[in-house]
Amino acid sequence: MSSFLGSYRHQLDGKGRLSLPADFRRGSDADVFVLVQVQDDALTLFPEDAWGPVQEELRELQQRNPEARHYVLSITASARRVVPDSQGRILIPEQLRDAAGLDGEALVVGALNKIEIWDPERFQQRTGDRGEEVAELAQRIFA
Amino acid sequence: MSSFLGSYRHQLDGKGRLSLPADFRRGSDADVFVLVQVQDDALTLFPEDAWGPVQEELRELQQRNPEARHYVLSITASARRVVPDSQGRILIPEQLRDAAGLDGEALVVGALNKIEIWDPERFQQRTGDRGEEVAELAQRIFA
DNA sequence: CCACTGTTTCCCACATTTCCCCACGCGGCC
DNA sequence: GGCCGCGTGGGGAAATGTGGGAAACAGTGG
Repeated sequence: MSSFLGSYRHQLDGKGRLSLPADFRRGSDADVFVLVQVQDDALTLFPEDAWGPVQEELRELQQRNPEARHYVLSITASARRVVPDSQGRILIPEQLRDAAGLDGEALVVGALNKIEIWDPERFQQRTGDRGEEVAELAQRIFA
Repeated sequence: MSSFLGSYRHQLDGKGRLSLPADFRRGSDADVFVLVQVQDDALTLFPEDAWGPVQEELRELQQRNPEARHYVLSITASARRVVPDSQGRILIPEQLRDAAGLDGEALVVGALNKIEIWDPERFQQRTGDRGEEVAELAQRIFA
């Protein structure tokens, strides 16, 4: 299984391309990713092998709970299959760029089995205020 | 198996033709689709291989539950086998165009094993209000 | 049975976008 | 110091979405 760690501040060039860190490129077996917006404050990038199970769960959710149809649609509508070019860059569609508030620079963050793409300033804000109970709970993991 | 992702805003020209995104054209092995209205707010486009199982289930439903006969009939009546032209466009019959409230523009949305065709504004409305329980359920998928 | 009309299908054409490839500069490592 | 890897930039070629014209077709009415 792939494990992505670290954060990298990369440029988002005029054409909307973003270089993936070389580490992340090597970290995934295949060269195919799925870029999708599952949170409203950042984009998420799944390597293909991690996306497969997610897709299956989406389908099950949809079958079990018809209410979920529109929700699943909103996810798949935002999703995009992306393949890095020979320089290891992916193209981020304008639609997603706007949705995540990206312009000029982006923070590429390793998140274990997936990668998150943030606007650097927004990342600062959102990770600044940790809920206290959560922090306490989390501390036990490292004990 | 084919997996359709992404949303594309395409023109619906004077003749009622709609270009399928090139990604979707490649995504399906065969060049044959079934266009049908199974939801009241959008049209659905199945690649031929995904339609097969659906057809079987319709038959079973009909056998088990005679009440369903009229329902199944209304589905098959609206359905249409379509083959994209050499430019990758399909013709959407007027009847279906009206039923889905399409005029001028259409949003072609990937929905995993099938494709949905929406009026852009309607899509905005319907996907905007996520049920809270559903959203919560769904968030676990991405953890 | 034939002529007519409206619809569908095939083909050609164009503008824009996207993709692919080459090139540069910086930095670390041998 | 030279080499290699990496992030960044850009130019040219191919692909894509869109429009329209003419041929083929089907259905209708005379």
